[in-house]
Amino acid sequence: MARPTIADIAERVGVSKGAVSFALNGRPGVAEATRARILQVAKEMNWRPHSAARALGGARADAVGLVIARPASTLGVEPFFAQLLSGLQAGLSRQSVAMHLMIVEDVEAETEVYRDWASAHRVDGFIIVDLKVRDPRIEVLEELGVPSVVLGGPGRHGSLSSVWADDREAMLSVADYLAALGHRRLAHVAGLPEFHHTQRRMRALRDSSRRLGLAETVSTTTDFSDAEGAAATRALLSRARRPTAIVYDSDVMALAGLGVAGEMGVRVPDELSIVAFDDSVLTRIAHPAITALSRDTFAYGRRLAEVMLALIEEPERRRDVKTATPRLVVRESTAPPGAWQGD
Amino acid sequence: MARPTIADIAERVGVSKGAVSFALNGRPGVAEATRARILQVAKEMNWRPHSAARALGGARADAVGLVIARPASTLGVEPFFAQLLSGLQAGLSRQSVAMHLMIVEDVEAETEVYRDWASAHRVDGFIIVDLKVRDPRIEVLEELGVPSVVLGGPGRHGSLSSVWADDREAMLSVADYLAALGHRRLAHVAGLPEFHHTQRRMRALRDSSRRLGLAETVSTTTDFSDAEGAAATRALLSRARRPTAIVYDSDVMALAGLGVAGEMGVRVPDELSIVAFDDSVLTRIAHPAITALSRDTFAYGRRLAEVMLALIEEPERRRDVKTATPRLVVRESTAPPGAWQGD
DNA sequence: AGAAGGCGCTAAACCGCTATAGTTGCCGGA
DNA sequence: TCCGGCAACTATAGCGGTTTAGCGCCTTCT
Repeated sequence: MARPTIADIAERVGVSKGAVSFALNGRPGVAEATRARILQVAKEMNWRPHSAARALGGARADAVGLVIARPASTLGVEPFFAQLLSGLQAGLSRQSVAMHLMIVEDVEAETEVYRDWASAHRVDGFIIVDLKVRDPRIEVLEELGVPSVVLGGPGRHGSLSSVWADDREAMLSVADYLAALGHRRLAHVAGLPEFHHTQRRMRALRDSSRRLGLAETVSTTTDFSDAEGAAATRALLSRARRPTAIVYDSDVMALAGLGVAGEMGVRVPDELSIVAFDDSVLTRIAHPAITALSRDTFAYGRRLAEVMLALIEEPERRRDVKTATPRLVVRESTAPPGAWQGD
Repeated sequence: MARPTIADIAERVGVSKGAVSFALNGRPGVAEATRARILQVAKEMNWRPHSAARALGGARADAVGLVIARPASTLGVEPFFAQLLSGLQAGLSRQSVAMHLMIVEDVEAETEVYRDWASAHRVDGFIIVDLKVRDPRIEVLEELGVPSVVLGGPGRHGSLSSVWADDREAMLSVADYLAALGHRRLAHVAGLPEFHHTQRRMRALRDSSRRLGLAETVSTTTDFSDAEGAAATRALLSRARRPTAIVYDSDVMALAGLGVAGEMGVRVPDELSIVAFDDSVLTRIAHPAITALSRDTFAYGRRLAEVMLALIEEPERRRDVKTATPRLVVRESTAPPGAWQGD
C-alpha cells in the first residue's frame, strides 16, 4: 500500500476512523484492548501522520519558523550564527520538531513571510534573531498571535518572550580587565549599528570608560565582515595616539584585526591587546590565541529551543530567560601596555 | 476577518469557490473580467494560500527538505557548510521556496525523516549531503520517489540527480603544484573516512604521488575538527622524515595545522608548505595566508538550489551537473622546500 | 425497577483548497 | 426551430486527519 491512512487502519481493525484517531493520539474514548490492537495494526501498516492534514484541522505543525533578513552571502561567515543554529536544531530535534528556514532580502519580506506561515499554519512558533533598535517585526508578531521568542534583550521585545545574555555586564568585565592591566586608551570595532546589542555594547564601553577614568572610547561600526574589521583596525592603528587595546564585536573581525596588526608591524600583545566578543575555534587557533568573551553558543541555541517549545506548549505564559553572561577567557592576545605607549 | 478563505472571496464576489480557485491559480475556466475582480478582492482581503490545504490536495509544499546526520555541535564549525546553506537558501528564496531543516543523530533517523516528510508531503524534494561510500540513503530515496539531488559524485548516487565538483582533478592540481615546487614528501590530513569525497581525494593524491615519482603519500583521516587536525599535524611533524608539505581537507584543520607548526618551531613556508582544500575567510586572514583550493561555495549552493527546483518542475528528467573545479589560489603558505629537507 | 450516568464506540461535519462532473446560457449551423 | 458545441461557471466530492453529537449498553444509585 502506498500510504496507509487512518481509514485503512480503521477498516482493517474493524472500527471507525474516529476510534483510530483517538487511539493514535492517546486520548480517552477507546478501551485499552482496542487501542492496543489499533496501535499494533498502525505499526504493521507503517502508518505515519500526515502533518498537512493535521495542520488543516488546526493542530500542531511540528515546526518552528526562522526567517533571516541578511544578505545570504554573509551568513556563512559567522561561526556564532552557525553554532547557534546547531544548538537550536539540537533542542528541537528532541521533540522531533523541524525548522522551517528562509532567508530574505529585507525586513518587509521577512514580515511578509511571518504572515504567510502564520496564516497557513506552517509553523507553531517563530524565532526572531538580529533584534533591531526599533524593531518593526515585534508588533507584527504580536498582532499575529503566534508564539514567538526573541533572541536578545532585555527589553525592546514588547510582549514577546525572549532569551538573552547580559551583553552589558560582559562588556564591563572586559573594560575592567583591560583597565586593570593598565590600558587607558581602548577602541571598539563594533557590528551593525542598527542591532540592538551593538548599541548596548557601545554604551557599556562608553560608560565604563567614563567610570574608570579612561580616555573616551570610540566605537567604529561595521557590517561584521573581516574586510571592514580589517579596515577599521587599519584606521585605528594609523592614528597619532593609537589605542593600546581593541575590543572586537566578533571573532572573525578580531582575527582580521590581528592580521592587520601583524602587517603593520604592531606586536600583539606587546604593543596592542586584542579582545574578541564571541568565541569560537578561530580565537583558539589564532597565533597568538585571542582573549575572548566566551559562551557556549551551542547551549545558548538549545536553551532557545527549549523556551520555544515550552512557549508553544503554554502560549499564554510569557517567558524572559536570562542565560549565562559570557565570561572572559584570557589567552595570549592581551597584556599590560608596553612602556612606549605613554607618549 | 481573521483569515479569509476562498469561500469568503467567493461570497464577496458572488461566484463559486471553484471559480475563485481557477482565478487565483491562473488556469482557464473564468472570464478575464471575473478573474480580475476576484484577484482584486483577494488582494483587498489580504488572502493568502493555505499551504497545508494545498498539500492535502497533492499540490506543492513549496519547501525542500534537508536532513543532516551529524553531531549537531560540529556543524557550526565549518564555514563550508554554512556558506553552502546560504547559497542554497538564496537560490530557493527566488521562488519563495523554504527549507525544511532537521538535524538528526544517525543515518537511520535520517531515513526515517525522509519517509515521514515524503509521505506527509511536507516537502517537494530532498537535498542529500555528506555522501557516504555505500550510502543507504540512496535506495530509500529512490524507493520514495521524491525528487532528490545528491551533493557529491560523480557516481554512487544511483538514479538520483547530482551536483558535484571534480575533487579528483582539484587534488591532482595540488600535487602537480607541490611537485613542481620540488616537494617529494607530501602528507594528507583528510576528513571522515566514510565520506565518498574523502576516499576520492585520498586516492587522487596516492595516484599522483605514484605518477610523479614522489614518496608514498599517507593520508590520516580525522573528524574534520581542529583538534584532530592539530593532532594529526603534530604526529606528522614528529616523524624522523617529516613531510615538506601537508594538504588539509578543510580550512579549519589547515589553520589548526599552521598553529601546530608555529608551536613546534617549524617555519611556514620555509620548512613546511601548507595547502587547504576549501577556502574561506579563515585562509585569507591567517598569517601567513594559506594557499587553498578555492571555489565559490555560495554559488555552489545556489546551483544546487537551481537543480533542485528544476527537478521538482520536471521530475522525470534526471540531472547530473558538474560545477567548476576548485582552483588553486596560491598565497603565502607554500614555497619550495628548504635545503635542509634532503636528509 | 426505573432513572441517571458513564463508557466505548460510530457517523458525520469540518478544516481550505483542488479537481471534476454537471449545468446553464448563448452561439452558429442545418 | 432545434440541436450540438462551447465558454463560463456551479456543485460536489475528495485529500487525511480531528472533533463533536449521539447512540446503545452496562453499571450504579435511589
